[in-house]
Amino acid sequence: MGRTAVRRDSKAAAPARTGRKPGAPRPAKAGNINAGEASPYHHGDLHDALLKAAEIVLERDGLGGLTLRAVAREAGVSHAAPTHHFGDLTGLVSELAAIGFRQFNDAMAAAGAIDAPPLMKAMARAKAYVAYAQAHPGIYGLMFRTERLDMKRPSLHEAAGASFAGLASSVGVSLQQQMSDEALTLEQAAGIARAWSLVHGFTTLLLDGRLNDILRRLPKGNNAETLLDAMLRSAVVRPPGP
Amino acid sequence: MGRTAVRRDSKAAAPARTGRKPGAPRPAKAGNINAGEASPYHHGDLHDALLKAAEIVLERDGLGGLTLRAVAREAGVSHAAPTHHFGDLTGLVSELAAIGFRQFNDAMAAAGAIDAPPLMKAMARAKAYVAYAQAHPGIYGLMFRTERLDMKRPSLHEAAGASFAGLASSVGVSLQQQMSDEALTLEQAAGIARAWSLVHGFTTLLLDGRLNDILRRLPKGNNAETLLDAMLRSAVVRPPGP
DNA sequence: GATTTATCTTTACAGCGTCAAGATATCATT
DNA sequence: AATGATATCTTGACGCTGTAAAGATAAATC
Repeated sequence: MGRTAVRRDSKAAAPARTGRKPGAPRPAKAGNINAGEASPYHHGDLHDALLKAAEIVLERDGLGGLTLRAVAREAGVSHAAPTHHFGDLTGLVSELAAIGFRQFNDAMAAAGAIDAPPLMKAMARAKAYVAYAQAHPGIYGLMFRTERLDMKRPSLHEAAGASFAGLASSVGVSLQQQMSDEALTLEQAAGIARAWSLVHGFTTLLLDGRLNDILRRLPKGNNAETLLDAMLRSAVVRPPGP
Repeated sequence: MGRTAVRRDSKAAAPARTGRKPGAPRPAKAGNINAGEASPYHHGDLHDALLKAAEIVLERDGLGGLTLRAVAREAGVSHAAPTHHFGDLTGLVSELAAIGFRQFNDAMAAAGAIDAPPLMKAMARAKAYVAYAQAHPGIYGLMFRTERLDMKRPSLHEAAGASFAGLASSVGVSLQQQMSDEALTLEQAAGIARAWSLVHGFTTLLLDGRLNDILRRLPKGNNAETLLDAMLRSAVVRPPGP
């Protein structure tokens, strides 16, 4: 893993949130002569600061660069500081994914709030889905990188569950059916799986660059968005005709 | 990365594929008549041996366990031996992914060789797609873990390209159209994207355990396969009716 | 004000990828 | 066949990583 080192571990890095010089003794607690400098201990809100730093590192250096130490550097604290707040790397990554799911849920809710016929609403949701992933590729990748997540973490479990519930209910609306919280008919399940697979598959293929060949061969004036539009149109399930 | 160590680095580990004792001399290349014991150098076919070892490690320990050193241990060679054959970890991983694509292409070709109406053929291909991923989850995951691959490697580029070409042509058959090697109409592109997104999305969601909730709530007697069947049936595009 | 607790730093260790240098087998040339 | 060149593999080293343990300091509690 040492091949893409962005920064050294020790001093001379990460100006830190406080602007303090890394090597120098930290100004003491409130009351110390020096002006606005605060103490080295008790950051005050290190939990959130680490998550924000993690998001920065993720979008800047990608998944491979998202390490506990890099996050600590970004936040200007010692490399072991995150441990106390998140336990381990999986913990931090899972909390970040949970944030992603909440952001995602908000975006989807906003997209579904428009006043339009069900079919238009469904397309608006699908576009919002892809748009979120394109706007936050790092986080979206994390949200589905199961091997690095701990789905048992309450915050992540809840946020991911809410996301799924939103999807299911929107498919239910589209099918003009009320879905139970427990049992599903095979057709209902197929509808959910179909909608999710289609949009999630398109998103991951797009983010992974796997659609580049197709996009390049498209008629002039088209792009990923118009391709998505065309795909969704062709994917519309027409009710079995007479 | 040190938290899930499966084995130590040095001796006294990894019986290795040959069963040779780590310190002892190594069975020689083909032709050596002796009970198998020969010199430590010049394995004879280390390139392939490393790839086979990598596949074993991947399926046994997952993506996180797939390291150069672990592969070297599994193959019974020194930790730096793989470097000469693959350059770096990305190189080895890319070659493994290329093997996966070739296996995958064979499986898809076999599924498409049946004599059946186009619609049945398309469903058979889709099922073969998911079946391959379920049979080789580690490799399938690798094939789409773009950040760990070097798509410019000839072997990988070619194998992945062939895979895409096969998909495109099978969609072309399904649309009863001949596709050019270069230009695509928007409808053709949408057809390819739709088929690929649907089956790839389903596969990744399934492998990631994201469909567990749905599967659990299915009527008795159903499973991932029957869900896939139902999804594909509902996804069939009927030509625009009168 | 003293003690306990929470928060953060320092130190240490093993595994990782990878580079460099050394050792050995095979190949090529004569 | 002998010798030099080259390919293959080992050993050792470096800095990176996660994380455990112990020390230091601020805040909270009594």
